[in-house]
Amino acid sequence: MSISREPSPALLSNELAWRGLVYQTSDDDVFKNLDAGEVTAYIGFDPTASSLHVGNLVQLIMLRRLQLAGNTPIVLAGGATGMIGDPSGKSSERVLLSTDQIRENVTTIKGQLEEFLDFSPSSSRAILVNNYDWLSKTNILDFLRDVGKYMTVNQMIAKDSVKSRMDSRDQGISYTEFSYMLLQATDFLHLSDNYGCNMQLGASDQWGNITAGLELIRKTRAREVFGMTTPLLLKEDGTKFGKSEAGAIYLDPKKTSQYDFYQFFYRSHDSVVSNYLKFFTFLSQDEILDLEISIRDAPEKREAQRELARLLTRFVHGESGLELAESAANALFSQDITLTSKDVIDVALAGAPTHLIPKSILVSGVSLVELLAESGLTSSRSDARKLVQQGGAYVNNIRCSDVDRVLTEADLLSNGQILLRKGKKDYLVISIIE
RNA sequence: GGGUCGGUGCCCGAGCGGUCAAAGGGAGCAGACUGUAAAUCUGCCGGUUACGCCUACGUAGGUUCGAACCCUACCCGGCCCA
Repeated sequence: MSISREPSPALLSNELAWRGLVYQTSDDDVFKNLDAGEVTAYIGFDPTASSLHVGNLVQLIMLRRLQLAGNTPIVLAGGATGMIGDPSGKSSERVLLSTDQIRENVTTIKGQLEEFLDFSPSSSRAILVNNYDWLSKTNILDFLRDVGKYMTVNQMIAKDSVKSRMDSRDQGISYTEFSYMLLQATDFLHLSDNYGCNMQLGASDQWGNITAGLELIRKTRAREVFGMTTPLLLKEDGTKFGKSEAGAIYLDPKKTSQYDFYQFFYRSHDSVVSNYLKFFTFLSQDEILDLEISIRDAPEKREAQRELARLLTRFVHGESGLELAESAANALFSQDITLTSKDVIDVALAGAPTHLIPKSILVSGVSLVELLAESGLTSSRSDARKLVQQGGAYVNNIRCSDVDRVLTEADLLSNGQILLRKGKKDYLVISIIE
């Protein structure tokens, strides 16, 4: 995976600093080791969904940064920890995923993890592991003697993840989730023993779990290891990053189309774009500075947002994915689609969200309300009806506020599709199948 | 196991026999403004064959002309006790 530009040879520690990627570290030696390329760092990803999402991207790219500076990255798929549930950052107990589900998720997630790091032979070749491989073999008596004995409940309940749940008026925490940090500590120990792993990274909500591992290794091995966290990425409104109104933004194009992925970043608020550029891209400090100036002086051009969306879409979906996303966006947001020639529309809309309907339905005529609801653009007919009444429905970019409007073949664009739109920016292409 | 408090719409949270599809807030959706922004203002915000009907206040029953509100059992959660 090539990313826009390779980083300058400047010190990694400096770079992490100006990007604002360092939230806390266990020791200042962390930086010395990173700069020397002597670190083998790991980050864990639990298979809570069938795809990684943009929130995981910061961490993956973080590992990539370390790797480019000569350090060795380890990505860990949490086949075992995913069965337990990390209470960190969660205000309530979670429903356990089925083991089948987890197994499936691990498979796809492992595939994704492999895409973003360099696994080709070299001194800093990336390593991919699954903690199910060792945690599933640990028996409970050994675990309690070898791990449990070194952790006091006193310090465990002092961790934020546990404390917040104990202080909660109506939420407790199960013993299962309470134990999570011990499993993560065991992972760290295992990786330290078997792969020479000497650092664990994560978002700041992982600090408690990371320090549990540091503690365990310090007590059981005469070895120094480190921990470091990145700031938890927040959205403009202070809520957790990575969820759009519709749900999480996944890396799997089957779950989140290239178009939606691109749009997610393109719509970033002015106040956070700069941070996103620092966190997600490999642009230099100067390049980002230029974009910051652009945001300030010509925000309506959205140059920073465009650059962010382009770089990330290309990073995750490749050049072809970017083309799909961008040509669709250009076509949809540049009016006059009715005048555009057939061939141009065809290409442009290839990456736009699409809904298929049989031709017969159009011959007899479909009510707009019905089509809006069935295509999923609105959640129900009532919703569609309200949308039309409020003037938020558009057919081929022309507002339609007639609740009784019926669509027929006469509404087809020159390329044989119909363009529906909800509000200002929610497009859907209706395609006909014979 | 005992005691106690509680389970309300996407979330928080009022309601405690009729006037409750259920206050208020948040989220969300749409309109105006705009930059595919923010803020602000306005409307909407269970479904539907649409001024009617259906489904909803943990689950199942019961009392009542009538229940989210009363009773019974059960399920789930918090706290305390064992």
